[in-house]
Amino acid sequence: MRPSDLPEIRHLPLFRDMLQANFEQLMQGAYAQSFPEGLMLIRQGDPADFLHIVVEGMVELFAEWKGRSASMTVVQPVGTFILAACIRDAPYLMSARTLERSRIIMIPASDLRAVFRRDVEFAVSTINELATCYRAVVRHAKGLKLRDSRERVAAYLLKRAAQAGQAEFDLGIEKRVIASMLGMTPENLSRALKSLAEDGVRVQGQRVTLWDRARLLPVAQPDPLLDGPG
Amino acid sequence: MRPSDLPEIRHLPLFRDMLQANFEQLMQGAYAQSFPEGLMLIRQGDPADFLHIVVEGMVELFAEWKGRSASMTVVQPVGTFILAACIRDAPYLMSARTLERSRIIMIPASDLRAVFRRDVEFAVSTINELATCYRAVVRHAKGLKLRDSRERVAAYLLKRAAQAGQAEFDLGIEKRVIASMLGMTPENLSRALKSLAEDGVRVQGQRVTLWDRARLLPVAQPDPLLDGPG
DNA sequence: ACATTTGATTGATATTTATCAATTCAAAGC
DNA sequence: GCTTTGAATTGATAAATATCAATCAAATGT
Repeated sequence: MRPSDLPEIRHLPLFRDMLQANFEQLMQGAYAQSFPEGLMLIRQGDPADFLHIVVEGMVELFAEWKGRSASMTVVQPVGTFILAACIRDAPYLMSARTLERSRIIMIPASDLRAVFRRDVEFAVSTINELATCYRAVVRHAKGLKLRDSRERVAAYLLKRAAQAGQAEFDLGIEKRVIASMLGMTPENLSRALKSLAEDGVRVQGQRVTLWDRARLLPVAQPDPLLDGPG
Repeated sequence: MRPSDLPEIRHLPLFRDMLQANFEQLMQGAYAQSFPEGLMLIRQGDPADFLHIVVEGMVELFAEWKGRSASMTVVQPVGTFILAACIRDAPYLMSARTLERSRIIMIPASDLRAVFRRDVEFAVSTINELATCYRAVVRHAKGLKLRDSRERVAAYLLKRAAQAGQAEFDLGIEKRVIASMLGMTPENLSRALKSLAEDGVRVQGQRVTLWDRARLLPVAQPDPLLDGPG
């Protein structure tokens, strides 16, 4: 593991408040590895042995059933994934693969479980992290049930623009992955984006410009209870 | 609060392992109340002040947006709801209403947050509870994305039969609520049930009989990663 | 027991979304 | 620079799902 990784990880909400000694112990048992693009990190159904942290690159979490596949989310640096499975000592519910060359830190699940029994602050951080993740999935499920695909696309674009802090931004993710995350086919996303042209959306390849936010807002009707805070 | 409530609550995974003194303190600050059918207990967006426990009756959690409404889940005795919002001290993501006359215990969120800082066992239980809830929603979202409505209905029926321990059981919930939970219209559910007749499903009002499980299985292809353990 | 209300079902239709096939486009490798 | 590959788009069609309206059934209250 690189020395520069430690402060970044330490700065995460999950590890921010724990005792230094315990943090060091967790990091002692952890190891880092680089993976090429398109590599399967985790296969759903496998036993959850490690908490994963993306320090570089990008990881797609997706689910499979009966030959079908659906993206659930994309994890970007610096972010953790599959905490819940580690805690429950249960099989992973989602598979994970790198979307680009990525560096991943892996912390043995048993270490985690041991440490939050000793360190209240870490326990509280874990509670907060899980509650946050839970709420994120609930919002996602709400979006799937309450909005149609065009509305989901509009909301997604507004969210990304807000994150970028600009009306113009790069998607940074393949459209077919975005489509799957939003619960639709690539063809449907393509058409949805085209039809949103009349609502102030301009798309050229990966580049998106929301040149008339006022027009797009009523389509998406963004709501913190669906799209998250901020 | 009735004296008979305490042992039931104490027996929940969330409260099972904590110190007796802390449990008593939580219960001291809690209060119980009975509500008639159809009453709004919680409105989404309101600040989360209380963890709710259903000791009698049935509560529907649902979400609203732009005049549309979608059921997320139904909570039955003895079960808790909206733990995550309490922990995050954030607005409720879901509304809640009674489906029948219900007795609810309410524990101030601030008490919860205070206690798990003092009681490691309660902290660990909270972590486990949240991880379990998180995984349940992930499975739900997976079902919405990977299965079509007919498959979701089939899987739901098989799950209910497994819970009942019998091939014949009562739904116990209005079909329109079930439909909304499964992400479909009542009409669509009605037709799906009808079409499942040829796959070993017999429905008469609230009564369901799966008289040919072997025929239904390939439709639903139940999977613990989608339908939960057990 | 009857009337009233509400939910469930059914049929007809519209809309949304997926699928399949063909083409265009863009990036990566040689 | 050219070729190759995979992604994105587009068009045509099919399938799934929603909507609307009418009827039927069941539960509730009087």
